[in-house]
Formats: sequence, structure tokens, C-alpha cells
Amino acid sequence: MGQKNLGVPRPARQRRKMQSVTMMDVAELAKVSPSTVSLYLRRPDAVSASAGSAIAHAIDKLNYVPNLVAGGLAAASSRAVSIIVPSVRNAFFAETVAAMQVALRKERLQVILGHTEYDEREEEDLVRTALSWAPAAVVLTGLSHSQATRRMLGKTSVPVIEIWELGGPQIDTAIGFHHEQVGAATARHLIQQGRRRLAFLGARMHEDRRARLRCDGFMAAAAEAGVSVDVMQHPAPSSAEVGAMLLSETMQTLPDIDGIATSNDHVALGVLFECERLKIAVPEKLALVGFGDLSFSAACNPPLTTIRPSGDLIGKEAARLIIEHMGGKAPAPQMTIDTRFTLLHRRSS
Amino acid sequence: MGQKNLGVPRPARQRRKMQSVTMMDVAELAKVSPSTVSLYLRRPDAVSASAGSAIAHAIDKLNYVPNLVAGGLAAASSRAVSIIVPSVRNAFFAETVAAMQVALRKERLQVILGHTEYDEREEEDLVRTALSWAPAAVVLTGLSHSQATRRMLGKTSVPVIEIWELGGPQIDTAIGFHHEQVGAATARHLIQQGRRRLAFLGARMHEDRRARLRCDGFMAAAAEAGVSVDVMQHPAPSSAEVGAMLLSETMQTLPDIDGIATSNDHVALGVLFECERLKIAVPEKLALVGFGDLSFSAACNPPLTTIRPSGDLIGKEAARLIIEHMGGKAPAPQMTIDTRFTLLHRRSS
DNA sequence: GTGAAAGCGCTAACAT
DNA sequence: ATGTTAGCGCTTTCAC
Repeated sequence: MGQKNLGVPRPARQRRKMQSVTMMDVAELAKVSPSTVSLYLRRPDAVSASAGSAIAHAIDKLNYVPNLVAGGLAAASSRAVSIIVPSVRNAFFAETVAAMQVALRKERLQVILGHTEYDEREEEDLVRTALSWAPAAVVLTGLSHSQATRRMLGKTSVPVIEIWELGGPQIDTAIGFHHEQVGAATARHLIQQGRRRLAFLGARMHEDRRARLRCDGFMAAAAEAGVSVDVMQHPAPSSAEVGAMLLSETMQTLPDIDGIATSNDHVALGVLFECERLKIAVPEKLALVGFGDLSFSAACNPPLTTIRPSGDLIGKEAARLIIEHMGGKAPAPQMTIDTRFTLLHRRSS
Repeated sequence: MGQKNLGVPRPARQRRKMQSVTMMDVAELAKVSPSTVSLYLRRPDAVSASAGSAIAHAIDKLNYVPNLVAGGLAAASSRAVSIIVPSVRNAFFAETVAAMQVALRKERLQVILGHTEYDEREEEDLVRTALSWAPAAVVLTGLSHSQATRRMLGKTSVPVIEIWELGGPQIDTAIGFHHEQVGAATARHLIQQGRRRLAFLGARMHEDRRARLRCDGFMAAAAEAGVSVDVMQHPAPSSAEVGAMLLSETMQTLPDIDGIATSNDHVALGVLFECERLKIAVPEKLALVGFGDLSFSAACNPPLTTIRPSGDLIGKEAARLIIEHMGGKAPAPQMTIDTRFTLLHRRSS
């Protein structure tokens, strides 16, 4: 290429070369125009069979990989979906993110992942960057966001989906369930089992708003039944260790507690371990209900009564909505999808 | 070719409007050229203080959000890093992905996430799409990939990092540890504790190559010490349930086993639960070693001896390398970083 | 059904 | 230090 400039005013500039084979190369080889290749790539049956197979051939031969960045720029919307969760270390969100990625993948949509670490400032920043990508959709966790976040998201035409929480003002679409209802169901279950002195043991409740909502629902339902609740908290993230500590503390200060709910199954597992060490019979002396139905919950001693939140359904539904929206379906504003939850009554209660 | 449309230039076409406020708007308001704005955005101290503050002002006033897609196209490399793992549902990879995202975020790099679900075909597809984004780097899990994957990755100039496995031929840079060494360390530990009839209990070993490597290392080290090993497997993904089943099966067919290693702590937890039900004393009658040091491992009864793999270090190191590479540092080809592992001797052995 | 042309918003080489 | 200029590779009218 460099040789051909003869009388030209200025030599071609030195540009970093980007992509070895472009759509133009494919078009040339297939003897069609670039726009036909582009069309073929997006709607294969909109081009004639002969052109189609020539293009397919050329793509294969040249080993062509389309540049989605260029495509995104030209189309004003990239095939990316931004998903922002507190942390994928948390099994609940990992489940949703995984389910979503797998579902979006079929439509060739990419997942851009962000972690807020339970920090609204961080979330705001993440949203700002997310919008820089002109994504097909933005997915956030929960309904609580900074003013600036709401403002940014309100102004864009990018679809916004809030997941894992229902029951507050939502930006656009929300998919999840009511955490107060989870708490209430837990309380009613324990009361139904004849328990009258209840406690709620929670980890990191100052940051985990949804755990707090479950706790609120728990207390409200108990109060309604005339049963009092003690709340024990620990600021560290959920773990069996925290659960063990909280139980040990509870038994010291409130030795006649007979029913316990925890902010999640990690904590409940720790409670179970500590009960074993303290020779507290579960469920005879103490009934226990967790939240999450994690991988160990059905296998422990005794098997743990818990709430299954269907995190994968949340992810699948979110993906479905995004895909439908891209297909040019109705914008579906302010939709709300309740994915529900299930109380699994096992032997710990 | 053919007739050019004569005379008057056609009126401006109707184009979907994309971005409300662009870099040009900022430049106009700040009374500088777009390239100065661009420069300011990338290297703020390369522009004069007066221009800088005028630009900052304009950005703020207009609420300008840069379009990274356009930037990526122009710069021939997007600020995205593609991370491909078996699944983020797996706590090990979740840890690494989270650590990486947080580290990359500081350099305004985005994480694009893909799940192979332990399928090389899927991985291949994911890599292909990843390259469509002209990412700053591609991160894959393990050293085992399809031919096509290796070919694609070999040809690009995109840095490739393989994580969570060391000890085989690598595409470019690898960060992780030797799983055979983990298995060997585990075997030696059990033997040192006086155990002579060992078993390795593994879940989903047909898909989880790294678990298999640990098993291999375990058997090799045991053989070297003249100790035989029985391997029990279950095809389902790791869970406490599978662990319980495997132990129960083991005790039926091999009642005099006195030392057990598991493919990971999920399985070990199940073993512990089943031992409790079967009244098998751990570690007196049976010593147990897991892998992973998961959130419950230190809290169970008895606390679980296990291997801590430092998944977050893997993520941090990968992020560091990517960032250094972007800074134009040496390409650092074929680098290998051993993040090691630690055996945590707790009461289960 | 297919092609020509006009950018999408930005970066970077070059000139000043 | 700042501006000029020429694309990056693709999508999308619009005309044929």
C-alpha cells in the first residue's frame, strides 16, 4: 500500500493499524458492497441466497471478526448491558449475574460488570461510566440510589432495570420481591411453630438495606402477633463465624429465646455450628430459619428451614425484558415483576 | 459509476440523534478545540490551567459524559477487559473477578464478563466475541483451550492472561498456582498426621480439570510415600450434598479409610455433616482436608483444615499487569506468576 | 435485494 | 500548549 502515492500532496499518515480484516475486505472478496455484508450479518435472510453464501464463504476464509465497537458507534447503541451489583462475591448476585449473562449471550449481548461494594458513591460513578458505553440497558441492584444516579438515569433513553428489591419508587422497571414479605413470612412461620421469644440475627445490616427490610418485616409481623423480637447485629459481612458469634452473644443475654431468624444462610449456618458446640437442640429448644437456600442449606444438621429467593429467575427475567426491548417491542415503562420467594420448611424449625 | 446526483447537495439527512452533548459542545462552550478537550480528558495536566478550568466548567455545566465507544474506535483499543471464567457462581472465580473489577476500575477499565460453564466450545465463542470489542486484554481461566481459541488468541496483539492454573503450555502470561502441588501438599500433610488409608472425594471432576490435577498430585505424592489412594467421584457440581453422599458411599465400600481429601470445601463440609450423622469422629477416626478456605471453613465443627488459594491475589496481579501494559511498559511476554497457596492446619486433621 | 454516501464521536499525527 | 485534519469500521438512509 505504501508504494502507490506518487503525485499526491502529502504522504499517507502513519496510523496504527487496527484490525487486519475488515468488513470491506469481506465485501471485496464476496464481490458485494460493505452494506450488504453488514445487512447479512444482522439479518441473514434479507440478502439473496447467492450473496449470502458468498459472504459466508468470505467471512470464513478471511476469518473475519466484526468490530463491535465500530458497530456500536454507528448504531448509537452498543450490544452491551451494564450490570451493577454490590458484589459478585455474594452468592445471591453471582447467581443473577450468571443467569443473566447466559441468557443475554444468546442474543450476542455482552455483560459489563460493576461492583458497588454497597457504596452509593461508587454506584454513581459506575453508572456514569456505564452510560459512556451507550449500553442496551443498565441493571442496578435495589431501589436506593443517589440523587445524581437517579438524575443521570432519568435523562437517558437507556432502559433501566432495578433488581432484587420491590416496594419503593422505581426509576423504570423493577424485578425482584418484597423483602418485608420475606421477614413477615419467616416470623409467621416461627410463630406458627409455637415460638414466642424471637430474635433476628443480622450481619452487615447497616449496609445491606435488603437485610434490613427483611428484619423490619420480621418485626412488624411479630408485633402484629403480639410477639416481641430482639435484634442482634454484627457489622462484618455475612459468614458462619459472625453467625456463631451472634448466637453465643444471644444465648448469654437472652437465654430463653426459642426462635431465630437470620439475615441469611451463612449466618444461620454459624448459628447451627454454635448450637452444636453449646449443645442446644435444634429445633427442639431453638427453631432456626435462614434466608437464601445456599448450597449447604439442605445438607446440614439439621437441614435448614430457609427462604429461596430465585435469584436466577430475576436474572432471566431481566434478560428477557432487555431482549424484548431491543426487538423494538413496547417500551414497557415502569413495569414491575414480582419473582416471589418460597419458604422451605426443613427440620431446623 | 453512473449518474451522480446533480446540482444542489442534498439536504442533511434525517439521522437518529445519538448523544445530546458531545465533546464538540464542550469545546465550543470552553472556547477551545475538541482535541484540547480530548487531551484534557486523558491527561489533564497537559493543558494549560486556564483551558483546563474552562473545560472542567463546561463539562460540568453541560453534564457531559464522554462516549467511550467512539473513543475506543478512534484509539483502536477500548477500555474494556474481557474476563472469561467457568462461572461466577463458583466462589473462587467470583473472588477473582471481583478483585479484578475493583482494581481495574481505578484505571477506568471496564470488565466484560463471560461464562464458559466448563465448555470449551462456549469459551471459543466467548473469545471470538471478546475480540470484537478490541479489548485492552483478554483473561481466560486455565490453560486448556480449543485449537481455534489458541489460534485466534495467538494472532491478535491483545494481551492474553490465563488465570488459576500453572504448569502447562501457556498462550502468553499465566497467573495462578500448581494444582498438583496442592494435591501433593494435602497428601503429605495427611501422611504426616499418620494416616495411611487415604481417599480423594471429588465432585464434577470430569469437567473440572483443576480438581483433577489436584487429585493427580494427591495420588502421586501418596504413591511416592507408599500409600494407596481410593478416588470416589460424583458428576454433579460441588455441594455439601454431594460430599455427604460420597462419604456415605466411601464408608460402605472402604470402612477403614482414615484420611480424606476433597476437591473443595463444599464437598468437605458435606463430609463433615455426614460424619456427624454417622458418628464418625473427626479427626480421631478420620482426618479431613478440603480446598478453598471458604467462608464457613474456619467456623465448622471441627474447623476444617484446608488450602487457601488466594483468588483475590490472582485478580489483583492480573489487573496490575494489564494496567502496566497499557501504560506502555514492556510487553512482558510469556510471563508466569505463581501466587502460591497456603495449607491451613485446623482441627479436622 | 443491493450499493453509494454520509456520518457516529472521538483520538492522534502533525503543524503551529 | 493548542488547533487542524483525517480517519477508526461500521450502520443506515436513500436511490436504484
